[in-house]
Amino acid sequence: MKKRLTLKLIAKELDVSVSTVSKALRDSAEISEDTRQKIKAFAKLYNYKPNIIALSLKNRKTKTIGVIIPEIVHHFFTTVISGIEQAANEKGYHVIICTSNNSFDKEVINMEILANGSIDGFILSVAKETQQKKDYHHLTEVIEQGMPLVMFDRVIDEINCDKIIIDDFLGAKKAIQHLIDKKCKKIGLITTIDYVSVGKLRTQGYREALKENNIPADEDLILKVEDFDKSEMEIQSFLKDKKMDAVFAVNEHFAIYAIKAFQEQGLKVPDDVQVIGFTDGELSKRFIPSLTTVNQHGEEMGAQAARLLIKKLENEDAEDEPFETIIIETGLVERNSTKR
Amino acid sequence: MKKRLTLKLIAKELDVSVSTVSKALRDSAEISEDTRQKIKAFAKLYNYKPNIIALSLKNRKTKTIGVIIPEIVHHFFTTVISGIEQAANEKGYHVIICTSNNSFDKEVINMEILANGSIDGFILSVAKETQQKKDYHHLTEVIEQGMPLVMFDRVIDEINCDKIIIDDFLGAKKAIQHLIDKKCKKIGLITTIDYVSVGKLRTQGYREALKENNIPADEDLILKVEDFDKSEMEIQSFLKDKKMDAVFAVNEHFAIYAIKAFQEQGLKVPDDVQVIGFTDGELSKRFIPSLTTVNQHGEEMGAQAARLLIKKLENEDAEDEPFETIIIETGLVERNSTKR
DNA sequence: TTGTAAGCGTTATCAA
DNA sequence: TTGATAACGCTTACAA
Repeated sequence: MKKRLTLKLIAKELDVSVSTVSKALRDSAEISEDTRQKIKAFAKLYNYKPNIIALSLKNRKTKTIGVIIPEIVHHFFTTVISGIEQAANEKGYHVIICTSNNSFDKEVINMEILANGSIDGFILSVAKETQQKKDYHHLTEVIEQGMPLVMFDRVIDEINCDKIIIDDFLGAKKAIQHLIDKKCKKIGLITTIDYVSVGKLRTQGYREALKENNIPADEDLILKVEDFDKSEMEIQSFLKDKKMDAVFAVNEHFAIYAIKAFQEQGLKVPDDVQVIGFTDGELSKRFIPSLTTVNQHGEEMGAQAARLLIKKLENEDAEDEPFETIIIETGLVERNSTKR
Repeated sequence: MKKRLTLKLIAKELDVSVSTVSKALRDSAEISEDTRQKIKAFAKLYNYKPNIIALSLKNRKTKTIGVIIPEIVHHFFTTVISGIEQAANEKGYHVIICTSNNSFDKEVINMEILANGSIDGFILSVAKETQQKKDYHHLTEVIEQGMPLVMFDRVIDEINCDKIIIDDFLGAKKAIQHLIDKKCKKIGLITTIDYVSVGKLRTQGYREALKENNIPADEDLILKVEDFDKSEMEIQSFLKDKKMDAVFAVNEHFAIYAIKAFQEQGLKVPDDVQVIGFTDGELSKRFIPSLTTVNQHGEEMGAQAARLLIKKLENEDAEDEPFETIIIETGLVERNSTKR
């Protein structure tokens, strides 16, 4: 194994001092044109690249961002990462990604390790377990240490930091309004139990839209799925004999189970019933009929998170600036599960 | 911003030398029980954590693995990463993920940056553009530098390094055999043009299976999709009036377009035509009918890649050990697009 | 114009 | 049992 070229090696080879080499390579005016050229030529020839670790140690900054997400095998998070990466790379930052697998312990450990010098700041979406446990000591610790933290999507209200969220409430409202505009009168809702914050907000949006249109909310038309694994059955029996003309589901999967159930009942989507989902994934695009959904703009979310973090990182006075909460607007993507 | 606790700070606080602190914390026998306790208690109280960057510089190893993939918004790669992460974490390694976005330039740049000290070794699946360009200087450079490299899935035959591939040939063969076992006689193939190595191998598997069963290959039943964006149209017109009883598609999307086209012709899947795809993604699972596919075992692939890399990293004599190529076996996942 | 030395946070070696 | 020192690779104030 050839060992990597260092300033020291170059210095020895060219019989000058290390600092001369360093300065020459950084185009310092202190160094004579002559030696500068000589050194640069040599460095180029042997393909010298400064050691990033040494620079990090020296500068006390790593120019890398740590991202912790609940799971990577998930289209939405994956788009967020993609956005983070792009925005970060533009500013010369790198990205380290760790997954918590929705485990509190793994989240804590990952944060601790990354916080020990590997990164300059965090972008984080908390694990389900953390939400349930309500133990946030690892988050406060990192913040107290002075390391900037941006939370996205699954954020914790009690934690004081920058946040990027999507407008679940408005997104749901838009979806319902869309159905109402298409003359739907009996609109069902398939949502999650309330402790999942996004489910809750989307349910509120549903109610609000009905209210604004003077349609009384019918509790019989609302299903709160208890168990994700049994959701297909729950949805199937829920949709029996309800005679709805539309359904809004808070995620892709529920929406697809709904369509399936309708089809089994001999109903046609969108002719007999219209369906809207939430989260615009591969599934929504390719399913037949393709799904009209509320798009969460994951990439933009990621890009905004990265930009916000980098702003804090590079702005010395950022310390006392107040924390921001950026709300990403959702958009309705019309496809074939609703009428044109 | 509170500054992080360092050995130096502890030393000053406790009025001992830095080296004493270092040794005490690492339970060196050199240090008296007394001071050791005192120092450890203090460190614990103030939550001392060694700076990883300093350790990396000192040890000349970072305990982190760099992963470069063509795209992250892609279910298969995402499962591979998941596998890499798990296996790496088990051995105390971290993972940095960069995407090349299928761009040659970005691949080169990412590799250069990571190679400058941030990581101990690479796990890589090359960008499409790199495959086309056949410019591999960045790969050979890294290898010459003595940095271990493991390629997976999209590998380059000409590069001498460890490789993890899936058995595309055998996977395709299995799929076709499965169809033949179900009494299919006219089996179509929807594949890519030949320069995509996996498409080529899967096509070969198709031919081989037919041959072994003494079924002559009919070139009219083979479609090589030229343009991914227009694949839906191409597939639709290809499937007109061919009277096949089965189709094997080299990816999920082609398979779904095929089903769609059949349905539009009034044919039922799987009753009239059976369909098998490749790559087991979300889409295959949820589509109606759910897709029978060849599973690529992405997680296992990732885990094997990580383990192989770490083996090289930790084994001093690994230098002269020959490079390995590990072949991950595919498995057929039976669902509703083929008959039971 | 060039070089020396200190420092970033550690650990290992050797001396006290 | 403890501490001083050098080293990892780099930058920079200061000295020559």
